[in-house]
Amino acid sequence: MGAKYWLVKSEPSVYSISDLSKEKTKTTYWDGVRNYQARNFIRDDMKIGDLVLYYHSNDEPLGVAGYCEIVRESYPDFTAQISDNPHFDPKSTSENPIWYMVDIKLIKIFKKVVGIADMKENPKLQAMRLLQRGNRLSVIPVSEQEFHEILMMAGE
DNA sequence: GCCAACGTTGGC
DNA sequence: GCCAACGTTGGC
Repeated sequence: MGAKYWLVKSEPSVYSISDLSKEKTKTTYWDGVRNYQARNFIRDDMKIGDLVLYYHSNDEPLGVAGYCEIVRESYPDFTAQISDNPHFDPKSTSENPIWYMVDIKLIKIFKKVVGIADMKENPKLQAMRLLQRGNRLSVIPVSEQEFHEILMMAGE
């Protein structure tokens, strides 16, 4: 059985949760993942209805800004085959696309971002992979308890 | 801006 | 198959 809860990272300067909220259907394709471990989660384990924490990295305030739902399961990330796309990968072909994406739909923007410093101080979140030293994965499985704890911290 | 951690690449 | 060099991530 795969995970049902996830966390994805995005740099707000590239694509923020408020950008997502401005989409007509509040839905976007989650493109640009170019790491095999993260790709495997996307391709093999993310299922429709799974819930996804939306984490803002590399910009203040650092933390979980809201959450989404997976509304389409994995399909080839076509941006890998567009030569002037920042995520272009010449090894990706129609026959062997290598990289995959899912569609996510915004459910909720938190009134206040759940900050990484507060998360680190929460004993219930000590095992979160996001908080481990050297962590760089942009797609991370989250336990049900961790997911609900973060919603609590957000006042949801 | 700094730098530690990590993944990937490429020479051998 | 090893490993040094390099590029990227991302918190501080």
